[in-house]
Amino acid sequence: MLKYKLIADDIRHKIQSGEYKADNLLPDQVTLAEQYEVSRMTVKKAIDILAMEGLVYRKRGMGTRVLKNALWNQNDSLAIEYQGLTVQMKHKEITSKIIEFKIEFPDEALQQLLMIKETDAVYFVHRLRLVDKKAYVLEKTYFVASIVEKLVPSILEKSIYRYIKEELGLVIGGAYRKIHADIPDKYDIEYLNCKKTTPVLEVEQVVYQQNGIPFEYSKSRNRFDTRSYTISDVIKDAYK
Amino acid sequence: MLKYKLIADDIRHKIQSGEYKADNLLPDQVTLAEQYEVSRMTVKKAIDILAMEGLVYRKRGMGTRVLKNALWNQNDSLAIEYQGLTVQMKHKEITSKIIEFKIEFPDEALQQLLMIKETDAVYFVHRLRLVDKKAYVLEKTYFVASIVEKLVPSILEKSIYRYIKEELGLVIGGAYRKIHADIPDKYDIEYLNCKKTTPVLEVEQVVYQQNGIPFEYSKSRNRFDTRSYTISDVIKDAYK
DNA sequence: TAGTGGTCTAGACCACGCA
DNA sequence: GCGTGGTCTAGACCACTAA
Repeated sequence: MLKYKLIADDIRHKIQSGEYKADNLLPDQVTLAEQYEVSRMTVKKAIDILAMEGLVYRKRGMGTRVLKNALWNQNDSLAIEYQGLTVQMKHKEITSKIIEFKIEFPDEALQQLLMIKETDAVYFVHRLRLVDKKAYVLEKTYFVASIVEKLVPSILEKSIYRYIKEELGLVIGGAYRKIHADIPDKYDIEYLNCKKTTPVLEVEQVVYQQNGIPFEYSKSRNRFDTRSYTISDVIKDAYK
Repeated sequence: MLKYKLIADDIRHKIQSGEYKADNLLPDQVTLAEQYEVSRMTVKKAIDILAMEGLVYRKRGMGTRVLKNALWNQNDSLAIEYQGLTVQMKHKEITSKIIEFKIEFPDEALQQLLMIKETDAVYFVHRLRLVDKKAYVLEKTYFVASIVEKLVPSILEKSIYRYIKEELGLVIGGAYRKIHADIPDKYDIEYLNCKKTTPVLEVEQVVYQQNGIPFEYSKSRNRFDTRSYTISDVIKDAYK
């Protein structure tokens, strides 16, 4: 394992366990370097990670201070979004009803979003996801067929993301998302128990791999009272 | 100026101008180090920045490649949210109508969100923001009075964020946001021209300083058809 | 002035992908 | 085996803060 990660993990642990208390100073970098028997650069790299996570705050001449809000910044809400419902809703029973599943060729808008040609086929999946047997979200997803190979209905009923990561070995690099409110369409009314006046929250996203190539475009729709979208972002002063 | 930032800026320029083309390799780190007459560590730090911005993708043994989507990742949508409407809507005329402005003591929920005591006063501001004289967003904002000092109505009519950053010298560290859809309330109907059935997009946020201390809690409400919220996030493989 | 974190160096070794 | 990027070192100098 990498030294700077081990050190970051160790310090993070000590913050969470209260050994380094909120609003107090961490030992200085020279001391930490001696403690862990590494060079000061390595200690700094470890503390860089903690700063990017929003756990500590540094200032020249002042030392490194544990932030008061170190605790409510731990949620990792950014990362969790990629793991799909199955992981987000641990300990709940997730099931899926497939409304439509087909292979087709992308229209112009989709070609742009997924950076593909009109001859590159895509899978289209329209699913209703249920949490503990109650309707939760409607998902329309387009996968690039040449990347997400051999998608079959039995996978769709379970966790697509588990398949993508574990079977296909795709590494996710990031996503671009757009969130808006909308008025319900006929599917929302039929499957999500919306009335004609019930607002809907829609999350639209393009997910791409670590090498920058997109593989998914999707739209997820929830009734307004069943979901919020949360974001915790830290401006990385060190890197801008 | 810092060397690694200058180098990052220079390479970013060359990507944007097309000197380093999408999907092509950058020169290797040793060569770049010679070109810029710095050590390899410094070059690597510059490339780290570009990788975090989603412009390039690196792999051991393979080199550093300019990403295809280098262009649509430039929007900086994360950062722009802190600058307030006045900066987001450049070249448009932003005005504000103050609906309510008072000083009060926080209830329990607000005390938790802003990490203050019940005896710490807060400013409450309820504004309608207009873009080119058309109603755009309703903002309810609570500022911690001990941090955002001397807030007076003449400031509220213009740009609060300009005041906070330039006059008070506050440095923003990050924000925690929650986005949801909602049904309109009486203010939405009165000021945003909503009907009783028009969905509303609400962005709720706590903004904190670089030292981790929050200074603002706010709720912004838009009619569903006037605003989307966009996010571009990159999983920073180097740092997790 | 002493002590802190930030930057930078010159060089070493390692892990990985490819021929 | 060669060339790539990733990690790590030991030490230097600088910028900032507080006493």
